[in-house]
Amino acid sequence: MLQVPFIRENKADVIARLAKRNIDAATLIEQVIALDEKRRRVQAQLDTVLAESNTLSKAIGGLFKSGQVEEANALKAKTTTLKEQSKTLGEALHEAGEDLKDLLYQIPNVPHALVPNGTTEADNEELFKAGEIPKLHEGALPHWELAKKYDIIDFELGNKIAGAGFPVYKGKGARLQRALIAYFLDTNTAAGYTEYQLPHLVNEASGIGTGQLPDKEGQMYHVTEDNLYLIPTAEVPGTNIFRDVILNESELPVGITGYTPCFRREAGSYGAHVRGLNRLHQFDKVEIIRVEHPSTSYAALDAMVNHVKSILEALKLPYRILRLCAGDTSFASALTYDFEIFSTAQDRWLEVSSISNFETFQANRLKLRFKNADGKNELAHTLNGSALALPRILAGILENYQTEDGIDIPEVLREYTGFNKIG
RNA sequence: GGAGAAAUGGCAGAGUGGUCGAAUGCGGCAGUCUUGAAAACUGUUGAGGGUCACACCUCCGGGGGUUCGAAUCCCUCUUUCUCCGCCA
Repeated sequence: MLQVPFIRENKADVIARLAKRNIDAATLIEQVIALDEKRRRVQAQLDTVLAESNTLSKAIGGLFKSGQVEEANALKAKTTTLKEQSKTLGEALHEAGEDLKDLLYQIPNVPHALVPNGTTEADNEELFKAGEIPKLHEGALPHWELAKKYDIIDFELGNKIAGAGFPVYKGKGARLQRALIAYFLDTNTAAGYTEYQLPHLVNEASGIGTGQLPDKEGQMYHVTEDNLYLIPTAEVPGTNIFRDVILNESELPVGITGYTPCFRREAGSYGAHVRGLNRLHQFDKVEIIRVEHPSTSYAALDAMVNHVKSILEALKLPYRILRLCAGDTSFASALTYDFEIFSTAQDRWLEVSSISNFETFQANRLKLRFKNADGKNELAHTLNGSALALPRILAGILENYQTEDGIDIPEVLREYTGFNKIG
């Protein structure tokens, strides 16, 4: 959520930057400013009435104490009007505040200057590419065929138990999953992130805090009976650790990592690009989250990118880094880098990580602040990224590491899997 | 699931209708003292709105009510604790 004073002071700039996202926010921004003015006006009126009412109450108290009952009752009569006024004004203030919040919830974050123009993923900017694209043998298979051939992932069984998009990993497939999770967590903690185990369901306030609610609840599974949501990413419980928190400046930066399953309700389309592990309702992911001083958040973003780079290099998967265009950058993000690995057997790039700086957008909703050098409370910056999402990494390993007689396990994972080959 | 108790500032903990944004202690910060530190002493120390700055207003778990006036009384929701039951 953008800050109202920021909108007020940078109106033209905000509109121009939001235009990059292909939205015409002019009306919305004007409404915000008008509503905020109204809110402050009503607040001032209410304050005056309340001040008067407070004064009278004190006077009445004094009169009763000194036994001047008649005078006290005379003053009491005066408070009736004030009470009515304060009630009306109070309601108006509440309403203006709610309306303002509704508007603010509709406005996405303003993109950073580096964000390229564009509307779809085709407009994303490729920044970096590394790794060798392996030459596969004749008859190389996509991962869903490999999964069947070596009996390591059972999609049909998942269909039976839960539904489409809930695969069952078995045997060496399950072990490889566990190995990847452990490897990612170890790598992240070695880089200074503190490991957390987080709830997989969150309440409404948490959903609002990180920007999934309101309006985007369709993407989450909702347990209506208890009004809880299954997390779509560890970002939600992880970042909400810091909801309503005021940190000391010396406590920054904060870095945490956590593994969670992720649940996404969004009905994927059908066809080859969502086959197998490409798009799921439940998948595993290891997330990294940072809380930063505003002056260091972009350096932190770069550090996160370099960290993920090093993991993909250790796994020896060919990858590229994209800077997302405005149209593809998520609602709350100011700047996002995506990592994609190349799947040779599918002959396409697969997104495996998305790293974003939200600046103060989430912090403003979360009320996540730190006490700055002047002793003032200031919104912190939040960032997060996948390090890493499992299914497509698994797909990439299966497809790129396949040989005629099995699937080799990347060197760095062998101490975690306990085997060097599947098949 | 049943019965009871409770929710106050960073923490502990007073406050049961009137000058209470809230005693006191601890902690934090600043200063005095000290070569430095500790101890001791002094001062300071919640958040939000509002203002050029004051003033002023709001907040004692959330929401609603009673009253001229609510941290204090009532209703409701949430959470926590104790006991019992069940249970990985």
